[in-house]
Amino acid sequence: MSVRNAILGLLAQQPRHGYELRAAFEALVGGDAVWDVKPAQIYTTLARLQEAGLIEQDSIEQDGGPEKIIYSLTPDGSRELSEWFSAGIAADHQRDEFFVKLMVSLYNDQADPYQVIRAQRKRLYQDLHDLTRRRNGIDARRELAQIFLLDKSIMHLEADLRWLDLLEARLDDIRRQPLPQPPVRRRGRPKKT
Amino acid sequence: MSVRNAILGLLAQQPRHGYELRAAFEALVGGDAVWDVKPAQIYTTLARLQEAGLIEQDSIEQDGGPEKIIYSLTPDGSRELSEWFSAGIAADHQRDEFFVKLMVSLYNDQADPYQVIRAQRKRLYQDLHDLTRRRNGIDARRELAQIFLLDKSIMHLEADLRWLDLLEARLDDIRRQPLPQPPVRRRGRPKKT
DNA sequence: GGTGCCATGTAACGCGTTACATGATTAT
DNA sequence: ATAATCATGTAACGCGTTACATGGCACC
Repeated sequence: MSVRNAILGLLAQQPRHGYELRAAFEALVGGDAVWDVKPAQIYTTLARLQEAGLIEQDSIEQDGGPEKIIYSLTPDGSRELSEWFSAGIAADHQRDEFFVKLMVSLYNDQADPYQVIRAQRKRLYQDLHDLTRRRNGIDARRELAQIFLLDKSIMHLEADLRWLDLLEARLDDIRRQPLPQPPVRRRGRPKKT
Repeated sequence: MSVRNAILGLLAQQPRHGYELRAAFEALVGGDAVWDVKPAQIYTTLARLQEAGLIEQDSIEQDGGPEKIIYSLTPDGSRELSEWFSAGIAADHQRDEFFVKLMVSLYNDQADPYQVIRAQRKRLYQDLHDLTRRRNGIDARRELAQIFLLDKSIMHLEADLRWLDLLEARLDDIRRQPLPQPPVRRRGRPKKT
């Protein structure tokens, strides 16, 4: 939903056309190195927003070059934007690929969970090192977006590293007794066997 | 890619059919309350994996009930699984919806970034409270997956809360001087205006 | 006979991706 | 010329979602 809502926000500033929205979005998040939005996403999203009645085609400019289809917010779009601003955003725990990998490795003799954890730790340390170096080379006053993102990434990497340590400790604890089979939960009345 | 790779891992344990895979996956990650995989995803993913040659239809069982299409790993699938185990997984920074919201709110007079931060902090505190309560009510030896996930979520929530504090500090710092316009980076040779 | 599992899917959509296509303008 | 930007899209796919559909069997 990020791009969709960001487009609403950018159109609230002023009406714009697709190409301009793309540039504005990338400027907002810190450049195309940080977040390279593909034109396809911009234009398909614009089509969906228009379909939903949140934006409308305002006018078509043509100053020598190709046509520019200018979009602007509708009242419905403005309402949607306000709701977005006032609501908190749910952190997406759960859908974590490393977690899935770890669980799969626990019940798979092809894999060693400790090895899986070590591989992940190694990668996280590399990432942490890269990010820290990058943050130190940035002017905090001019590259706002990038600093914000780097702050966040670094804090999350540190949290992940602490989590890996905790995981190992919990595994050590549990490995002294046999690994429990994951209980298959039934949804309703069990069938008699 | 989580579900896709988990299916490979589960089929490495033993050949299974779609319905069984769904149950096994949910058991692995801690139950359907944690991660409710829709049948549609299982079956479409199986079709794609078969198309890619990573799994194959093994046999069709029928013990009184409906047909069960049993899938098993191919050598290619086994290779893919091994690679998955040995590679680290990139943390997905950047595509963060709250970050986008914050940046949009900075350049939007309809919204107050401090308000946006406060709304987010409130939500994160609620989530943290809920998760902590849930973790305390779980037997760490029997509900492995849930404990792992709760640990991770809690650590990330704490990291997010610290990030929000840092954000406010950085904003205070910068607000003493006018907000810089986000620089629109050109990709190549600029057009002469 | 109803509820709910067991087991299989299809259809359509949202968000995001890569790849492709078109045509004009501008700088070297 | 040619490269690169300006500006618009389409097609097809991956992952994930909701909604719908079909049937048999078990339990009360």
